[in-house]
Amino acid sequence: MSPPDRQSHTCRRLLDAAGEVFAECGFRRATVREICRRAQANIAAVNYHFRDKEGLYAAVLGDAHRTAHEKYPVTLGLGANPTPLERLRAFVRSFLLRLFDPGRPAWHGLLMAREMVEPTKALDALIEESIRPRYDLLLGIVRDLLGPGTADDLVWMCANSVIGQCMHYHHARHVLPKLQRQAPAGTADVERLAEYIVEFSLGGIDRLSGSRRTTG
Amino acid sequence: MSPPDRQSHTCRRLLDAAGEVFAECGFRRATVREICRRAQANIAAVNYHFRDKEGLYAAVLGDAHRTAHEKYPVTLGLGANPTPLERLRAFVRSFLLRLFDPGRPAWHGLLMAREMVEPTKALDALIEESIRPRYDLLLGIVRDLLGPGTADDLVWMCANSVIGQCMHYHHARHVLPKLQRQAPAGTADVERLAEYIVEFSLGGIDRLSGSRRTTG
Amino acid sequence: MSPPDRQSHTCRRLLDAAGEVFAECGFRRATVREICRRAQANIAAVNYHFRDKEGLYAAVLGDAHRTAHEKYPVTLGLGANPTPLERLRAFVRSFLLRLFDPGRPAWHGLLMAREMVEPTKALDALIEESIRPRYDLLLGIVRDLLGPGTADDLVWMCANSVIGQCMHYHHARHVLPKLQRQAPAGTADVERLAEYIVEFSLGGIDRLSGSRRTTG
Amino acid sequence: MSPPDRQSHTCRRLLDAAGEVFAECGFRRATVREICRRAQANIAAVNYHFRDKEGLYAAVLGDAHRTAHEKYPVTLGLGANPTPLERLRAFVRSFLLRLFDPGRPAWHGLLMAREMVEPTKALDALIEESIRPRYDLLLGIVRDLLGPGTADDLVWMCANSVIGQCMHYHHARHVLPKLQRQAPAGTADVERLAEYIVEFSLGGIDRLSGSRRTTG
DNA sequence: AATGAATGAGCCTTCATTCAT
DNA sequence: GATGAATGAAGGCTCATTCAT
Repeated sequence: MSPPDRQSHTCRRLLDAAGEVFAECGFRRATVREICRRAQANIAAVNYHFRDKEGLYAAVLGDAHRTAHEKYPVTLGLGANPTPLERLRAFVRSFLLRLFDPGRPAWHGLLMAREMVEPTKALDALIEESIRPRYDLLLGIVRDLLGPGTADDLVWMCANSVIGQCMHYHHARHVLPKLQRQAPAGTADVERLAEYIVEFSLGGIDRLSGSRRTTG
Repeated sequence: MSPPDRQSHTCRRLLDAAGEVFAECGFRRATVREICRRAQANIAAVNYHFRDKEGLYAAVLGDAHRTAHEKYPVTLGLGANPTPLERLRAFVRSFLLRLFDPGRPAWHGLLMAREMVEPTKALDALIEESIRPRYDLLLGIVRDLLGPGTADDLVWMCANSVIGQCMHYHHARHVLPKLQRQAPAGTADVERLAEYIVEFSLGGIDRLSGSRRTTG
Repeated sequence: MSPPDRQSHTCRRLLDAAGEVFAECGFRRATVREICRRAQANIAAVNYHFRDKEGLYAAVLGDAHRTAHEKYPVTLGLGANPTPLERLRAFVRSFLLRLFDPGRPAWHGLLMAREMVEPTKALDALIEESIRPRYDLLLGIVRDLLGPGTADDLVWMCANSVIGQCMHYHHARHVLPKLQRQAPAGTADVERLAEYIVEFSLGGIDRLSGSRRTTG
Repeated sequence: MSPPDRQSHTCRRLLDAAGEVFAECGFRRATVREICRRAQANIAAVNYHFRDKEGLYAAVLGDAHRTAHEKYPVTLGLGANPTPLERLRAFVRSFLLRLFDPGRPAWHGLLMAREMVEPTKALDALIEESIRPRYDLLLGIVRDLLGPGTADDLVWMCANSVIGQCMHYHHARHVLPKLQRQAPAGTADVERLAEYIVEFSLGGIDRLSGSRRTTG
């Protein structure tokens, strides 16, 4: 009876199942049938609750956005007045955790990654709501690391390098284990991966900036 | 309305058209009908010449591999006894050029990128034939830059960082222009992009290696 | 956005909206959803109040019948002891007015016309309640015009000719404007149309009857 | 083997079955499944041969047009230099025969009638190809009967009256038998119906024209 | 060597209806 | 008296594939 903690309704189960399937298969390959099967819902439930397959997708995106914000806030364990280095470390850690979280409602990172590679109609909204804020946050961090007066282009490219390193471990997740027969390091130990990417990036940023401020 | 080169064998036209379509849409979204339409071939031609859609895809991959080797040899314009730095620069340049080559039969880079993100049954063969050699090449370069005795894990991670930076400009190609309203830098000026990624990577490698040999 | 007359009973709003939609689209093409949308009623309201779509349709037909009788009584403005000619004129006028009345609850003519072309289960009831009385009325008029002792067949056929002429302007309403590029006469000026059909019919009846009574 | 008299191909059977179903149910209510069932064809055959349900409908319309022209030429049994009266008689006869022909490929009349009442996207093409020529033919006949110098409006309305009388026996085909319990005349005896409609129309035209030329 | 015809599985969507509240 | 949620049947369409020539 109570609205907040109601037992799982079809609408909710649909959202969860759809997130799972969309993250696995992408928008096109995902089928409404499979989503409804997993949600134990009727085939017409999608149409009733979300009008469309597209409508369901948009709803999943929005829901995942909210969930991700609760679970991985932008200030991930940062104290007051954090240094740029601390902020970079927090950014990379939360970025990777979002991508490799094996927990149930963690589609957001996966969906965003898919949307970047193969956009749908929902991309524009997703950019403004989720992607741009994160990007702007990173741009600020990088700018602080590079020092005042750095050209926008350079800031931009350094941010891309940070993001690119992180996403590579996601995009190439199927290939890396096959290339690297010895030890499946990387995707397993996210914390170690984060530390390494931060170090590599600091080196890159350091070299591209005029001074050596970030080294210490 | 007259066929462009109808006299060339159907098999050849099919290969070209398929490469185009597969690179544009990926394996799943690409349709046999569209490929045959562009190749001005019969709808059954694919099954006749290549058994099925998968067979055509494998053939395209092999064909693209050979073409790419002719167009972008591993020793991309390097003289004798090139330094590790020169080899890194050559690697990054050729990697980016392969991804952004607007020329006609330049599917190879695009197909490899797609295969990494969304593998098909052809992945294993592609890895052994095309991906691993390139990766090993890069691993060698990075190892030389890091210095002798560097742990394999570290070499591996640095290589991933280099690759990840390059691929990001491809994977995020639909998003970057929308995020970066000011100047569409990056994909346009490949040479500048390459130089920058090399510098950033040298900084990262430098910081992660014990010595400072690569700095000078 | 405020409901027009939400306080009026759902049942009543449903009847009005359904008449509108049924007249526009016919029974099959009309959807319960659209009717409920226009009536600002719940999707299940139709089944609740009228058992099913068919029940609603029957109710609309009955309601329209009563409304039509109030608005267009059989003795349409006729004085006492009208001549057959006057009665024919009144019949044709009221028939056309019913078909082309742009007023809100004027579905009756349109619904009858639809039912003639594409009958539903409600046809039999509609015939006995609405159609046959009008037809009998017309048969009586035509019989008086043809003169006593005229064969039933002939009376019957003349009545059909009168009705057919009238309905043609309704049935062909989508085609006539496209055929007749010059002037969209006809549907606009109902009065003129009625006069003309009466004259044409008098000529036809006159020719088929033995005498010339109706000419003067 | 021989192209002209080939045994019934799927394409042909589809056309026949579709004509039957479209004439029975109209475009919307007709289902591709039912058409394919009657044609003993696969459900995808419609898509292959005609692209669309719409494409099939257009093809049926075109096919029916050709068939009707062969079976019921405009000059239906007319000698040289026929009088206007003879031409009117021929027009009405062929019009009714087209509507009531129980033969197999006689959908044309029925489809045109449906299209007039409930148009589809194919209407415009149908008007120019089939409807307008017939209408113009009738206009010419009526003009000759009315005499030179008759106003276009009058000619037009008289033509509508002729057409309307004919079509009424088709449109009201489900109602007439129920209204007229005694004898199901009309649809059965087309020849008698035609004669009667011609007579009635001559009377109407005669009355509306100034002179009495057509009477004799 | 190559083709037009035909197939069947599967997709998304729409619809009238019913159920529990 | 009235509702939101959920249902199952059915519809049109697309796809890779196969068959007979």
